[in-house]
Amino acid sequence: MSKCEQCIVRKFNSLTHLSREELVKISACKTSRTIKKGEPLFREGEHINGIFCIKDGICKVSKMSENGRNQIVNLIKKGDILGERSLITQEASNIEAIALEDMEVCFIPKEEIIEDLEKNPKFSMSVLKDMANNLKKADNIIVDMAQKTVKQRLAETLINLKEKFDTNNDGIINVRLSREDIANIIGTATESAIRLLSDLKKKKYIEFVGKEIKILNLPELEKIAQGF
Amino acid sequence: MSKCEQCIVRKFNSLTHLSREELVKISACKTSRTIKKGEPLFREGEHINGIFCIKDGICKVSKMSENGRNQIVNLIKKGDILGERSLITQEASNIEAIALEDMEVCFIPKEEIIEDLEKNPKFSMSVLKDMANNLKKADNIIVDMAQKTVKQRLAETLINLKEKFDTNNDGIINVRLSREDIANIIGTATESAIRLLSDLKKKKYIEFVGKEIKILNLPELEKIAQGF
DNA sequence: TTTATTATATGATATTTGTCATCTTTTCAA
DNA sequence: TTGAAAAGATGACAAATATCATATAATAAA
Repeated sequence: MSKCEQCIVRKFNSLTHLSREELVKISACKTSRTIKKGEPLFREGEHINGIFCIKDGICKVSKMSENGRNQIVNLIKKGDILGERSLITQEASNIEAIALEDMEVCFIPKEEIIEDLEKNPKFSMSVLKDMANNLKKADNIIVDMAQKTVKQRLAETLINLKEKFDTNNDGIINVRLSREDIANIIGTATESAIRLLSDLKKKKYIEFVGKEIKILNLPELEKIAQGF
Repeated sequence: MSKCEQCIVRKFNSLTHLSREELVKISACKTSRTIKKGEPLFREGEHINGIFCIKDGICKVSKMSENGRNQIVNLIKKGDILGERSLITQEASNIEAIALEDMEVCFIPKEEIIEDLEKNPKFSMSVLKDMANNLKKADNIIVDMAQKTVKQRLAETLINLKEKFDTNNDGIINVRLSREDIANIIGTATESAIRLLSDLKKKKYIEFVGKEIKILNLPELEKIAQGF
């Protein structure tokens, strides 16, 4: 079992503010798991009694709407922490997390983290900061969902994916999403997402390379996202 | 100037976890303000170097979309805290807050609160809990915005308003919103909101009493919100 | 490999929602 | 109190989006 105090991944999240002793303690009680593509880290309704530290891979965090459609509310990648909210609320999770590629994750039990939150102000302030940022992002998404057209949201999503997951040497965005996933991010019917992606391809703003997407004309996408 | 340690309003928010000494200190550096209906507590782009504790009144928290339309992302009432996010991020506010009725608010400078956050784990855990709940709510709103129809969102908004602001003796919801405000909550054109409200009135699910709204048939509204 | 299943694609059409125009009602300030 | 301005209401129409049907391509399982 790998040791948290030697793990480079924690450098990318709030755990970096823990002391060596705190990390050693966490190391002793954490568990590691591999999750295959398509499998869940957790499902809606489950009690997640701890947080996941993502060592490798990508997952989608989603929620069923009352209409019976799935909405992706977040994408989580290497270095991210997942499940901070479970630390604080007792309730069952209202979201599910499904691996989009094979993943390696560590699971740290709630009690351990809560103790650190209470004793280490640097750590708790960092978690607060994280949440504040996530709240800000959430507000922006609400505004986009409420006010922008599907076309705008698609363009914006492509730009965001590029920023979040970066591109490989060929300029291809480092994430594989099905058309359905993309539709579930922007909140539209799969057919609509497919149609609009085809339009962007026809206009040569984007290109499909296998399942992946390459942005050919970022300025035009930005214009679309802004409503021109 | 009123004293925080004697103020009943703090009982409703995280400030209730501060010690008597901490409250006395805050009392000494806080400022009180009254804000007239229609006036801003702060505007988009301003640096809010502290938090507002709402002693009385209601305000809307909103954001302009790139399309030039206003989206209300939250309604804040007596007992609520506004601006926690400014504590943690340095950036200018991306939202604005406008009073919907005359307000009385206290403003507590950032430095003071940050000190307490770092020194008082009960307080910081309470703020964390608050933010976690707000994040959960935000996710739910994202899903609703993305997946529900305008009609569903309107019905849900009416139900939420009733729960949040309660009703007076006549069953009238204790908040006065213009049609435009309602449209800006659900994320639609004012005309659409007006039309759908008229429909609900025709069906006798709601009633207008002056500017205020009375829910006559909650079960039917709930059905609509759920997509029936 | 062959077949079954799933994902992608596209047309036709229905529904929802936005926009523009116009009218009425309410509000508020002179 | 009156008149201008804002808010509310409604019709006509346009645009955006969902739904249903069907076809093809890609993928996984037997």
